[in-house]
Amino acid sequence: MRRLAAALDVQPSALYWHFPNKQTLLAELADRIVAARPAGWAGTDGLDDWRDAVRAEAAALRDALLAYRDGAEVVSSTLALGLGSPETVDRLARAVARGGFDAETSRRSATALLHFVLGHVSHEQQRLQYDSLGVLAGGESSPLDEDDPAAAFAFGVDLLVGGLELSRSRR
Amino acid sequence: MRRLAAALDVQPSALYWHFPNKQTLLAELADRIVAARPAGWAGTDGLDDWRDAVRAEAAALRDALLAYRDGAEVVSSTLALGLGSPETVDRLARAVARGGFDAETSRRSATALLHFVLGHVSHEQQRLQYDSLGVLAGGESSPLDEDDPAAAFAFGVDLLVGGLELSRSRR
DNA sequence: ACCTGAACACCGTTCAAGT
DNA sequence: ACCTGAACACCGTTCAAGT
Repeated sequence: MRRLAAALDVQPSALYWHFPNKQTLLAELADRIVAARPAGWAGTDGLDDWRDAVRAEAAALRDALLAYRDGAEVVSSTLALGLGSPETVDRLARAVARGGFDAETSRRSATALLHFVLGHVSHEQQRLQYDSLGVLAGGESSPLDEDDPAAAFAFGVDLLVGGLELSRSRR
Repeated sequence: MRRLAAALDVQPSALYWHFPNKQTLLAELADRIVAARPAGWAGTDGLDDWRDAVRAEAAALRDALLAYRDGAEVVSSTLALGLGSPETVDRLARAVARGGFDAETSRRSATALLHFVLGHVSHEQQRLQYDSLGVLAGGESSPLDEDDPAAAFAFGVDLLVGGLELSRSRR
């Protein structure tokens, strides 16, 4: 809040006329972060395979989160507080629903997908911030690190999509 | 740090003789949190089905994280910093490997599982803390909320396990 | 070897007062 | 309507000095 105020050339207390507190301000940010999906947006509606639609939605969400420092943390704390719009989970659920799954299954799958996405990108961004701060001096690497984060992300999404596929073939 | 020091009846600065900083102290905590798996420990080795082994490992990890306030956040920040032991991801990978998957697939799957677990439990615990603080006064609920968190967790794990199963049947 | 005391450089938030 | 000034109640961390 103090740094934002300085950037706006006002006193920190000025912010509290516009927002009741920091979390409410962050919720506004979170909505804009997820609303600005950089790629795959227009293409998503044209995909005839529901699996590709889910993959595209997940990838676009990752890109949107990565575009802002601490994007994943801001979005996930906002989600946890019940602030922010339900659009993110709704869009994922709609992509899943194209596979012919019922509303409940779609919503649960979207939730699982979102938890994976937020967990994955959170980790990615924490690492980015830590070594930009030079905290990881010893060159120590997390057991969760991948040389190709995008591929590791896609692997996880594919696993979840595969699970849905299997559950469908069993009906 | 200040509250911990007070609980130990020492000055905050005394802690810095024992630990270089807060994160190192939290890393020690994180190792103990995941080392203390409450249930399913002994039983895990006796399970002949790799899918049950993975499910049991994931459930035990969730229980361990839930047993401490902010457990998921402490563990995930420690993992991101490359501190703490790689035991958590190793044990998940070993459970997956019982399905006959190669080492690389097992490790990647374990990573995806762990990201899901941390994402899910993080959300659970943030909610717990928020409404114990009375922040969620309006009764607002997150679009990620489930009436049965354990079932939602199991659903996500099953999706990931199912994805692995499908990839195996395709070989 | 282990801890205290005092300080440094921060936080988010409140609230009377200004314009 | 919008902002300042000053304060409150916090943080993690450092470091000389004590025992």
